[in-house]
Amino acid sequence: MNVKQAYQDLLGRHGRQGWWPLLTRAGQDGFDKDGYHPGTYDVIATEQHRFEVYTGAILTQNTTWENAQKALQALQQHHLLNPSSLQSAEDDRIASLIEPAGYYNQKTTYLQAIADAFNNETTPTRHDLLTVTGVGDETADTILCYAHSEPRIIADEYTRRWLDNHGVKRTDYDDIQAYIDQRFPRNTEQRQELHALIVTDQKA
DNA sequence: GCCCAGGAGCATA
DNA sequence: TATGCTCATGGG
Repeated sequence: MNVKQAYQDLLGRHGRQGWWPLLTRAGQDGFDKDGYHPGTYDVIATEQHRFEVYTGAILTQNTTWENAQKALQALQQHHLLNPSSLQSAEDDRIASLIEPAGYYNQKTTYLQAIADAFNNETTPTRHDLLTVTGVGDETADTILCYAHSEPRIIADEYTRRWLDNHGVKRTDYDDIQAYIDQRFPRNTEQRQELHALIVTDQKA
């Protein structure tokens, strides 16, 4: 499979997606009302924005972004969208705020774990992230790619389906990731776009 | 009523 | 190592 060509095809049909969406930047220069930045390439540089990616990555697990966004907005409105406030907040309070995203008790535990582990001064290794409760392969790669601008391939279910549609049969996460990694430029901007385009395309 | 959505942890064998 | 079960709301 010609992965680069398939990527160009997706880009031509859907246009730039501008992930990761940041609600704390929605409406600002280059960001639309939902926080996407399709016209510009954004490198996360502040603690607030980086932690919002971490939080969003947990909240969107097995849920639509629309519902995860409701939970994010609730946390933001109650000034809990930062590590220290989240750590000191009561479980029940967090759970009730993120309720629209589903699995709210589990995700409360996950958010507290990620808040404990979060350190804006250093980029964690993939192994470090995987030791945090609630962070699996996909969430770890999502965080490294979007919050820390590392050129990582995210090999989720949509990606597996995308390869399958192109005749490439892979089921194991690491196999899917390796297949694309060997055939696509090691470029963060393009790898962020690739994942966004695959998700957009599979939903269309 | 059913199934899926921008998954992961844990128990069991 | 590999399945199976659990977590839970919201929309089609």
